[in-house]
Amino acid sequence: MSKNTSRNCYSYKDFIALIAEKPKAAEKIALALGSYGKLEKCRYYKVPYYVIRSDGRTILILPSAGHLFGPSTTGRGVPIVKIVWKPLWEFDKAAYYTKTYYMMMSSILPNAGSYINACDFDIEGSVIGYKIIESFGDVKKAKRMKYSTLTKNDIIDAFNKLSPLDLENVNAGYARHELDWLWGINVSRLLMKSFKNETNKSISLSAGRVQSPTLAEAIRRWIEINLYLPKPFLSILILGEYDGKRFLITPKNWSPKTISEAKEIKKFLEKNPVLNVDDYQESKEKVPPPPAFNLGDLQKESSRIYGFSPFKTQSIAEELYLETLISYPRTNSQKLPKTINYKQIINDLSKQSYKNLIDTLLKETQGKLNPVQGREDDPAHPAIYPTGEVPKKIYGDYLKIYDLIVRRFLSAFSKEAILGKSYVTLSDNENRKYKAEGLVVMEEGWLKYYTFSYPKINEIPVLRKNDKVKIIKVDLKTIWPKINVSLSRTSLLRWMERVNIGTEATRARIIELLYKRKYLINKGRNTEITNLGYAVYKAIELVSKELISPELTRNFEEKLDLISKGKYTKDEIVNEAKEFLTKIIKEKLNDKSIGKSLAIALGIEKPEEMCYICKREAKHKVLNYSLCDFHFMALSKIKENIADLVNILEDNDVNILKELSENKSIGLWIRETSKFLINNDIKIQNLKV
DNA sequence: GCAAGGTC
Ligand SMILES: [Zn+2]
Repeated sequence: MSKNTSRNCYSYKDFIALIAEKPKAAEKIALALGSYGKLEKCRYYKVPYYVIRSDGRTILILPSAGHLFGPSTTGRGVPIVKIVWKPLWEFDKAAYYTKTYYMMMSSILPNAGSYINACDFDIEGSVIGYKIIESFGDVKKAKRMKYSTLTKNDIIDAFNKLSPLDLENVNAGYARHELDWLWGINVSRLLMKSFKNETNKSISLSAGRVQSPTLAEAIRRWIEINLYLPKPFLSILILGEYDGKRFLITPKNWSPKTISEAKEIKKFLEKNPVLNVDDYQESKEKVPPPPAFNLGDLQKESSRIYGFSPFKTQSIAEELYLETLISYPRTNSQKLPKTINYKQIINDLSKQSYKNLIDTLLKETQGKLNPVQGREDDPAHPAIYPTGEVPKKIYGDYLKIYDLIVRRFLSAFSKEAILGKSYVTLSDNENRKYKAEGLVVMEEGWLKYYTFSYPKINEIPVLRKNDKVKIIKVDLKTIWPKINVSLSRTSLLRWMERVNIGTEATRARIIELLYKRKYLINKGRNTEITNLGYAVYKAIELVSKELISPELTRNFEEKLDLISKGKYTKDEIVNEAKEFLTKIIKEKLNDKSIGKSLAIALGIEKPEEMCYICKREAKHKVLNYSLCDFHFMALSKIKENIADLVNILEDNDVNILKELSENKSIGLWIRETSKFLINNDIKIQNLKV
């Protein structure tokens, strides 16, 4: 293949124009179909395209760069229902780079004799290719090419089995764009307009099918975390010794009911400092290698191991992909199909710093390379894997992500790890039961390659029934169980994946958007909801409960499915949304409370009553104090639980409130409310809440 | 100015 633009690049007629979704795909398709004739690489300015000539025909393979067209606005009012599809570069600054692709299509396509939409086989790919052919070619002379992987065989098969253009998918794709646009633009504008009417000020506010449910989930988590009030339990920590080895022993499935009971047991154990072994068991646990990464797994692991945000990880992975160091990263697949040349890749990787690891892997597998396959799949791409190409220079965070991907890939070919577990049951002289657990790695298996999942080792001695374990030391501890809910970019990403909203390409981006809009904010290592975020959520809830729930996505999916099956037209579905939104937006424009609560949230207006504790808008009165929803809920929760706490900790109310106000395992609003009760000398039993 | 979805 010639690298330079030759005369041939300008002399073709009556050719087949094949549209690919992106430059990388165009290149792969060109290389696969190149066997049909003479292949030449040409350029339209910077954009590469490919020409294949054989006796009878000429094929041009032309890359798009994702969507070149999208719905755009025509006016500034709300409600707005007129949708005009326009080239993205004309109205979206960030998409200006698509102009070259657009110009290439507009200059080459009109001369083609026929067209093939060879974009990814999903509704977005159907729209991408269709809009291009419709704008610059002739959809009546167009066919659809369907391939499941970009490998030579699949591509050649697909090329020889072209289908008619998939108009149903195109219509479903149009509907997806237009529905998202209608809901997003209209509700966003309603929020901004309500705010403007109230304050005469302008700010950027937004709502959407994916961002708004994610904001709602963040708020649910934030409330749960800040109202967290666990039941404490008492534990006895025993340092045991056997055969010179010391290890930790704790009560087995029980705990002292009260502090005084715990103290008595401690005294008893110190007088009778020996435990009898009732039972000792060893077992092996086989842990298979984790599958190769999809984007979500990579984002979670790089957050766990390096503390990178999902967006940062994705940006780095996308650059590594453009440098051809890794395969396509925006994939949900955890599978490594056989069509990937594992052997070649592993061989190439051994030219990098992975040589020793790979020698070990080849020895261990005796050259039989069968990677573990994960459950998750993707319609268009395999899991993320290294290409084997040697990085020119790679360091810092780029190297960290690359290294994660290589090691995860290698470990997929390795053997299961074998963990040795031991469990001992012991009893004291009054027949109370205790336990200790041990964990060791017996065979490393895949952990040799993907070292980031090494378990925490805890060795205990090998014991037999009726062995005597000496008690060295006894400690009492009040344990306040830690909350198991988290609010962070990664936990929101996990949630979006679980409820299946957004896509690989958009989830991290949309999470960042919530911070950019100042709905969410970083406080140290934690994420918090701002007053604005909460007010926007409440306002959207007033407009549509569906829009703050993943149910809207399910609803869209059902409708798109009906369109692609030909049961409804795109216009029927879109018009229905237009009518509904017009009605609800007009109605809510009259609701002054939306603008008012946004103005209060931003401190532009003062609420009628302010929370004594946090100065938020207060809707509750306790004695003479005004409280917001959050601190009022905290107060009820403290009141509900205080009797139990008095019982377990055997202390008075004030001391317990003091503990609650200082203990960092307890939710912020519970701590603040406890402090409020102490400082104002309020007797909680007498309160009506 | 607003969405979500492609991709440089
Ligand atoms: Zn408050």
